[in-house]
Amino acid sequence: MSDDDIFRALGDPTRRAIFEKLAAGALNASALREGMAISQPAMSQHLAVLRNASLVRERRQGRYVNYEVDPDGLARIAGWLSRYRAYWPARIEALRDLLKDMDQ
Amino acid sequence: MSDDDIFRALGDPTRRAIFEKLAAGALNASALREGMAISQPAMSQHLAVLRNASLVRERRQGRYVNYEVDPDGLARIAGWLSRYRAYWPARIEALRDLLKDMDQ
DNA sequence: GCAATACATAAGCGAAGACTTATTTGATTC
DNA sequence: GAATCAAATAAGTCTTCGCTTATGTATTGC
Repeated sequence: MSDDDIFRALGDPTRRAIFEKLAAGALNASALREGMAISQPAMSQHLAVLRNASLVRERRQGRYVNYEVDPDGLARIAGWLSRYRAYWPARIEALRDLLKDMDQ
Repeated sequence: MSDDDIFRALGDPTRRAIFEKLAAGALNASALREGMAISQPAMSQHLAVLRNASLVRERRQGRYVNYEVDPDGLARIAGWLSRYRAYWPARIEALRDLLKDMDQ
């Protein structure tokens, strides 16, 4: 797990889509594939990359492997982003709107 | 400019290094290269990718081109991250405090 | 134990991407 | 306007990466 792993993992649009799907709720690898024109090995490989970046973690349940968002990876992105907060005031309105959205 | 452009741009460690250097203060392309074992065209290409992702913007000054962090890209990352607020409540509080500070 | 199911790993292929050298464009100075 | 310097673009090479097919490893149920 490193910034490198994280950003490289998110650099692929398919992996971001997988992550976003997981963010809506934990799923096993097969369920994740539904509606996602992607082969079983490809999904497995993507999950391995996300796992290695601490963006996702697995919990084996019987013969299924349940995947869920790992907050560690997200926290790390937040940490990276916070280093540039000096530039946020320039976009304060956008941030304010963002927070408003989050409130409801 | 899209999430795709942004994450793809940050997916490369050299580009992140360039961005981080710029975050410490605006620099022209030549100055950026200092201490960075990277050719002039390579730097130019990296800057083009970062620019296209709205992570960086240029301002031509004479025959130099000054580069600086573009808050738009950062705001967009913040936006992406905010969609997963459910997984990092503590960080949201920090952001809220930050905005409160900035208000006065 | 054996068949079936869920997932992971191996090996190889093709496309994308990060570099290189060479050249071009734009701006300054004499 | 010729020489010089900063940066961008072009074209080609080599590496990385995301995919494929094939096979291996767990786990379940008969």
